[in-house]
Amino acid sequence: MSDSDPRTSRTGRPRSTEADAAILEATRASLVDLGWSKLTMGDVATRAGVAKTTLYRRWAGKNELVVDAVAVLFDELELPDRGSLAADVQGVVLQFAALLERPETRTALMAVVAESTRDESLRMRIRDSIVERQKRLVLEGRRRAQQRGELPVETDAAVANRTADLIFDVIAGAVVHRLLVSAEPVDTDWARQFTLLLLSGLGPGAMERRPGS
Amino acid sequence: MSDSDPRTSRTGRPRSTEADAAILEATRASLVDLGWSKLTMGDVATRAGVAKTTLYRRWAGKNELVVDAVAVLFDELELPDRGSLAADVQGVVLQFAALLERPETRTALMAVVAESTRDESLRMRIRDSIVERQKRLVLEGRRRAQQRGELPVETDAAVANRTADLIFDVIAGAVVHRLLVSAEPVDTDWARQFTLLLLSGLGPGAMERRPGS
Amino acid sequence: MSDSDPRTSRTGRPRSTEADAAILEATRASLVDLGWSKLTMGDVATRAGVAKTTLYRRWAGKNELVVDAVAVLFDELELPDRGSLAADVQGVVLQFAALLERPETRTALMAVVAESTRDESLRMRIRDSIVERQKRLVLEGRRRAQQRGELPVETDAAVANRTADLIFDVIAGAVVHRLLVSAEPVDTDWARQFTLLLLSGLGPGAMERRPGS
Amino acid sequence: MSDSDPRTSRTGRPRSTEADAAILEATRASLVDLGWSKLTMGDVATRAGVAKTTLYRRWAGKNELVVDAVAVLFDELELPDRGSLAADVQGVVLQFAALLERPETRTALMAVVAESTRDESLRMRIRDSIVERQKRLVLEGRRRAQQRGELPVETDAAVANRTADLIFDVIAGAVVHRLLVSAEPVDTDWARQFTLLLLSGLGPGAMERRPGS
DNA sequence: TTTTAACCGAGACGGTACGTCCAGTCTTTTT
DNA sequence: AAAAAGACTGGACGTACCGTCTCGGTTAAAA
Repeated sequence: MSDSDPRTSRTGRPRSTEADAAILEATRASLVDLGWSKLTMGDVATRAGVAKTTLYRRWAGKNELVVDAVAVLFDELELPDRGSLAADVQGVVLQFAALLERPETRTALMAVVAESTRDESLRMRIRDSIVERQKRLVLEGRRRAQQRGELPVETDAAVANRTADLIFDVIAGAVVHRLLVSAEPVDTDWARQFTLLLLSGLGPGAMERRPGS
Repeated sequence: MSDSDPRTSRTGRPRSTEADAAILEATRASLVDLGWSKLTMGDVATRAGVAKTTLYRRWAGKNELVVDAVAVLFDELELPDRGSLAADVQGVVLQFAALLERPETRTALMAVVAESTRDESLRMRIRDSIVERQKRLVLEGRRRAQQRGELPVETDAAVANRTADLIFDVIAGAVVHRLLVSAEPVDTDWARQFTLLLLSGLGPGAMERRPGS
Repeated sequence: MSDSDPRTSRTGRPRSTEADAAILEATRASLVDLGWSKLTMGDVATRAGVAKTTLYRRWAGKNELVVDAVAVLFDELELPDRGSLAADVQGVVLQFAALLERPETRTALMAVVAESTRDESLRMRIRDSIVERQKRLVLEGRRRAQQRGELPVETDAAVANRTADLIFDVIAGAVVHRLLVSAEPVDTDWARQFTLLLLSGLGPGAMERRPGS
Repeated sequence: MSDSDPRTSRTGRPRSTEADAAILEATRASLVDLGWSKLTMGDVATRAGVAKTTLYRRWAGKNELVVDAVAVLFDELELPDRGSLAADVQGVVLQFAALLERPETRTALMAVVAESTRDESLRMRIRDSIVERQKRLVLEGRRRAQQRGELPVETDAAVANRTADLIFDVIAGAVVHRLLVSAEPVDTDWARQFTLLLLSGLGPGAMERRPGS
């Protein structure tokens, strides 16, 4: 995760391996206490028991540090097999919502996204560290649904990828928008309703075609 | 829009009405040039030909100012009648995407949303000034679809409202996530594919059931 | 005292005569509470129950206002006849010291003097309002001493004036310096010692020539 | 001179020793150009080629900074041996007057004295940095006069000290008052007249007893 | 009695400086 | 060579007053 690698350096004091973990942990703690805009590099350094210099030696700035600190949290997301596509979708929606309600992700995700609109490398870092990594959930869900016969097997890989991206944006986007922009809760009811919409669509009779889980 | 209302105060020099407009315009210009994080109150004041004090007399801070400056841009969104629900959805998606690609909204929206996670009053301001105001698009689209017979008339107002909120979160969320988080373009193809998903759902055979517009 | 005279203006609402007194009183009160550097025009206006505009209509600024507010206090100084030149000097020294220990004069006098070093008109105002007015004490004291035969009658008016100025500077300067610069108290002992020095001088045997009061 | 002492701190970047000198020099320059009341910390910082933060790290504020900047100028005062007590006194009076006519001392001294009336620590700083340091002139002058036999040797140290303080207040006070309060020049004539008064006193026949130097 | 003109309060205005905070860098000593 | 400590430049922050400028309204002499 850290930027520069202590690659071939053979001499000198080696980098503290504990420091990295302590810094990321301190960053998350600071996010919880202060939120993105009040978080400072100095505060993180103090919490981590580390000099500010050490932070800058490993991360280019606040944005990069926070992305790394938060990215790992998204790896907690899992997709336990609940037996049907609808149940799986509903489950991941609620999991994702729970993650976004934690204070460290709540404020951090939108903030770094905002910064990334003016910083290409940050945008790539977010894409690599967070977005792409979590597409696994969509792929896994589809694989299971296909095994169950709930979805047809897509043969064209390009189409399959495009569809996976679309579904990811729809699910993640809806949850993020509901929680952070509309500022309304994502509860079981909403998750069920959303799942129904996602699977059956809005079209005529669609909502009735597949009676709620 | 401005914060404190000199409403009943009858005495004293009245606030300059021109200043408000000049400040909001300057804020948008500064957003274009500098982006959210580099925008400063001093710069806005200078651009508006106004003292910094005047800004703080009317807005509590950067966040509130930017929400007001940006909110008006969302009112530009329209829903021209394109003859079918699918065409209307696709049209509004592209319009919304175009709005979010303007530099002043691109960076500002996510940033104030990030700040709002720690500021209840800011969250309300965003909801009132932006979110609620644009739900009109969903309501209008549904009304037309019902007139056309594309959608059944929902008799239960509560259900109807809940569904409208859901659809708004799905549409807006998907576009925002695609553009700002995934950092991929929203072009006609994507809009068509998304509309298809929204109307027909993901279920078995759904994507084939209603061949793309 | 006020700056601009409503000179030949015959019509229009006349200036409130009560306001002047209220403002000067408020100025002294503010000096006591806040001291020179913390005193603000706004605070004085509020205390006086008057608009800031009214202050600026009558005085050019803080300096002029404070000089006028403080000058009147110096008029309280008197020279009761104590029977001898030494007693008279000692009396006026103690009186002057008491005046300079009042918080409103303590801070104000030095401050306006400091400002006057860069402001010719202020310097004149101080000289007219304070310095020249109090020379009466020296003149009166000398007149009495001459009547008592303690001092010879000076026939040359120019020399007499020059000497009076000198004595005034020495007495006032010593008290001011002792109190405000050296920051030591002016008590009866010091006054007696100073009087002895002033009357007998430092020269050989001088201090013994006129044994203490 | 600087406020906080990084005394025992052994680690970290040490304070720039050049900065101190540059700041004090810049302070004097700013005093000359702008005077006390127009002098700003920002301007001093700019002139010194230093960040404002650095000023505040070393001095508590404008007052403390100016006292330190001006104090060193008083060390320039000397007491060349002119052969007699009267000549020595007259010499030091003229030297002191010349110092007080320099623009940087003229405005600064009175201003900090004014501020010191509300600030105990500033009062101490002035006393230590300026007043006590210059009493050396009185002590040296008396020593010489005693060697010459112009003054008796005082055996009681307490009395000697008290007298020295008195003389210092009288000389410094008279010059300050003449120059800054009365706003009259201190020229050779005035100095001679003052010296005569100081040495011979005001008493009957005193002024004639010791005809002017 | 009606002008009429200067007054009054309130408070917004463009400015300037404040003293603080943080970003990111640099310079020491210590490990 | 990396680490901890902490001073450094630079710049924005939000506040406080400055002195000025509208306002709506009042007050007394002049017409």
